[in-house]
Amino acid sequence: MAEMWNALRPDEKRIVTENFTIQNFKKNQIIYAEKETPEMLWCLLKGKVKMYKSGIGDRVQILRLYRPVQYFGYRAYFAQEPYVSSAAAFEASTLGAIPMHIVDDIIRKNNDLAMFFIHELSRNLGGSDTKIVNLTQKHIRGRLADSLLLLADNYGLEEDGATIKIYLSREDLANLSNMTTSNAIRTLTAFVTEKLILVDGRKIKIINEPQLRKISKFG
Amino acid sequence: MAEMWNALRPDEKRIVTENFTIQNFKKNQIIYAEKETPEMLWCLLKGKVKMYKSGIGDRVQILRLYRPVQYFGYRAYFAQEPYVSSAAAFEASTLGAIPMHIVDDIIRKNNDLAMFFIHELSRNLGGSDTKIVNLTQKHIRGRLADSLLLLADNYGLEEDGATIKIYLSREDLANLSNMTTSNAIRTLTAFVTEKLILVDGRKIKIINEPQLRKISKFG
DNA sequence: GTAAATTTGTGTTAAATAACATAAGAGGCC
DNA sequence: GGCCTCTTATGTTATTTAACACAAATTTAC
Repeated sequence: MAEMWNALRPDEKRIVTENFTIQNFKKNQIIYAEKETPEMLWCLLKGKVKMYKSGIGDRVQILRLYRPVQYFGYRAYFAQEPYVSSAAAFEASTLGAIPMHIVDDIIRKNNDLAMFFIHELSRNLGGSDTKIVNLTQKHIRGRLADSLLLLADNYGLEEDGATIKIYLSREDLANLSNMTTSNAIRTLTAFVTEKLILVDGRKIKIINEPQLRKISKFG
Repeated sequence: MAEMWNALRPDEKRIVTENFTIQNFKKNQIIYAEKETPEMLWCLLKGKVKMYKSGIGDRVQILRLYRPVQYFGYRAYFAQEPYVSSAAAFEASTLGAIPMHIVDDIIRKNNDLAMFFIHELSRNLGGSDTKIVNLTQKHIRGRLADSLLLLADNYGLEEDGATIKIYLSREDLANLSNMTTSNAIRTLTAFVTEKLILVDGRKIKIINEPQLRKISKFG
């Protein structure tokens, strides 16, 4: 993702630096919300961020996870439509913001930057299409296994090489996996009983990854 | 979508024309398949095309629909990965194909073309994110109503201003709506009983669109 | 044009998941 | 430190949807 910065020419780097503002967000603070007009390109410098969408009733689906240094918030601007999802900090986070019109100006003159966004959008779209099938066709166990592996992939593991480096409520885990909180809790307990994971409060340790992958794969 | 052609300069139009090949596809013929390497930009000139993904067991999810003149098949190339979905003709169709490396060459010199793809990808990604929530959170009736409205939107209506301009099997309708064929048939029957639609074989006539929208909206 | 194959339609049963209820535990706040 | 709120845990029931079975209708292939 730092490829974005590398795509810039010296004068463009100057413009970006001059228009870059840093903002701190508290745990659970909203960065932007559905239906708002997209104006900023956000750059996560420190912390963890979720992009999510509210659906029917009080249900929420977490769509994407961000870690430092990743960029987000640009899709709706490019689509010329209001945000269809919201973004919030999982934990206390530091973000940089650049006005999208500045980014737009640079893109129109710098093809490497355009290619950067084409590449990012293409990868995200492939991921979103795959997510559709995973969330609609897999059973609860498969979906939860998916989420645990995704979290490990995205945020990495502690020094023990097993504990997932994120502190997540059961509700967030449920919203990531398209299930109720009760079912996330129950299924997590089942995984503990089957010795696939160890749970200590919100800390989750993967102790049988191959089996977790098998559950993820076959539903 | 013709904006793509308009984004090209005269010399680029010549290059595209010289590298453009026309191909005919029969009903249900596969244009490209999951896991293949993306090499062509496809342009649907005549007919109807579905993009779909195979999931668990024999289940299939239709992800996007194409009509003339729309372009597809480029996402995986830009993401530098094999196709994660397949494309096939709903009915006898005519397509144009341009090697992606030609498109790539032009993009790197023509920012308007780059912006065209950024815009298309951004719109598709927003649609895909919305689809995730619709398919996972709505009930069967809401999902089927969604699909009927989507089909009408995408392919238009016959001269009567009500009959959807596509001839689709119940199985395709089910695969679009994330449900079994039995449930698509049953729910369609329910909609007929409720006088929301009229069905004559594979022809579907929408006779109470407001109510269909209401069902789509609330689940 | 006709037989075979596929699709449609419907009933019945089984499985998966949500909804609800409630208690225990943990964490934040003054 | 203790009270209050939110989160976690677990049991029970209700709802939704899939799975299966089979007959009738339609389409396809030769």
